[in-house]
Amino acid sequence: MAKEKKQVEQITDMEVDFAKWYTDVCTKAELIDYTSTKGMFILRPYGYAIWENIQKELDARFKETGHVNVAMPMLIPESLLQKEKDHVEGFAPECAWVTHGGSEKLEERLCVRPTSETLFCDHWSHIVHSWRDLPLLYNQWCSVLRWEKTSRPFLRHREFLWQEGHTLHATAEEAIAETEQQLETYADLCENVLAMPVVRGQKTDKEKFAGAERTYTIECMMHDRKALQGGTSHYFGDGFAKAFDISYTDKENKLQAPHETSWGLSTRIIGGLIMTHGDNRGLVLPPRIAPTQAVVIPVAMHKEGVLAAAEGLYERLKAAGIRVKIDDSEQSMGWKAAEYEMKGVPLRVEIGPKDMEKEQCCICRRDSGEKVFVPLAELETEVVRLLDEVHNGLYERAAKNLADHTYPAFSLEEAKQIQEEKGGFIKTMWCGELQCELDMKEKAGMTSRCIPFVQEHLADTCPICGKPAKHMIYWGVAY
RNA sequence: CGGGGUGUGGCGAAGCUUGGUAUCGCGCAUGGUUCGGGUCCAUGAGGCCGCGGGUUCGAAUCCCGCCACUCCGACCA
Repeated sequence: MAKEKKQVEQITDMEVDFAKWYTDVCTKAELIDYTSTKGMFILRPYGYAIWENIQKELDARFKETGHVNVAMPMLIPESLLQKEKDHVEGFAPECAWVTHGGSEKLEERLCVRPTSETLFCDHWSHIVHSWRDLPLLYNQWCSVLRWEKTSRPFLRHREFLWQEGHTLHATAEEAIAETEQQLETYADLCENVLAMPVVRGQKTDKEKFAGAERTYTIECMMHDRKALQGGTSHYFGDGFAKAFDISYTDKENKLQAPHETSWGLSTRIIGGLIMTHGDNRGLVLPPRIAPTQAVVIPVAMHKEGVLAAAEGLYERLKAAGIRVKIDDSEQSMGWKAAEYEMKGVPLRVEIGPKDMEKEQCCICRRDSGEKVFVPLAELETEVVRLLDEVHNGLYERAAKNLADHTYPAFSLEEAKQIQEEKGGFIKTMWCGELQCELDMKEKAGMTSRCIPFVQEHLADTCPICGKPAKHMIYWGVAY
């Protein structure tokens, strides 16, 4: 099967080398390119189009819930960054600094934003006076810079695109509700748009965001059973407000400190998408985010009428609101088939002379490889139906991977053994002590992923120290 | 940041041990051919051999330094 071999030799099999497979997909599906600066990546048009679709979905959801977009500066004066102690300690090691303007040294150096809490707080300290000013529900789409030591396409860039929401509320209850609502928005995006099942939960104190009182997370499981944090949402209490002198006068004319949240989701989720759905033929894109949902390919294009028939299908699908492309290039049928498989296009719509006689076309699904013949009269309805089926199929497959590789464990040794032999999420009870997290990291190589919202009672005691258990917790090896 | 690997036209590689300015496949361009799963043939274009320094009459090749990518750790939402 020389031809069969040739189709897959461009991409390393994931069973052979998952990391190589991943970078092969990123570069060969034309999502990303490397640059001459370490850790800085180019999102090529096809990769950026995925981000644009994620933006579109998320932005609509944010606006539905009353959020507005703003644009903050890229540079943060050092003095501003240092106002909140925990925050600066968390981020200082990975800040990049602007020290010169032109040839002149700056009076105070400026940090290229690693995140913008301090900028929002400084701004709010100027504009917030009354309870009538609250809540403030802000979001910005931007890039941030963190001087990471190691980098990988999508998963860890030094500069990456994201959105960061920042909100300010009169009460703790309201702020916490906001934090939970936004986490649910991320979960909705993952499950209903990206076809990625998630585990919703809370981070331990060790793993929470620098300066946060609470951090919520959605945790995803990749095809290699490693964990990826898909999005996070933080409740800050009034710590930042106090550090930055944000206060408002309440209805009783008393001065109060407002409560703050922030939440973010980045292009990292695209890495998650790739590692959740991809296969040995390349990228597999969930239909609701795919830049191209269907590609029309004329077969035996030189034959009379074929091209016109294909163009007809293209126009009909376009009119039906499908993101559709037609490939009338001179490449052979086999080349085109392999190409669009590698690029993860959910449906391939083929039409040739034999189909034309029978008034049908052939539709091939990327997720399963299954081919169906569809009467031309039913084109639009079938494409819409198949796109939904592909979404559901991808979700179910990923959900099965998550369910099949989440294991309870009742001792550190057992947890370690399961992780080494099978990978995935290990769930255990936990006493709540940092020391047990450190032990798990040292002895089993795992970090806590989250304390899931949906709890189970597996035992009465922490399997690491034997003290009474407070929660069930998920462990894993994370990206 | 520590340890390993890699760096040669766009991509993948050979050449390096035993120095003499470069080879192959894919891709690309043109023409023809083929077209229901990566057609075939011909002709052609394209390379400061990662960067900098050293040794030498002469360096892709030997020596030193640096950079990038990559894997494993540490670190990191």
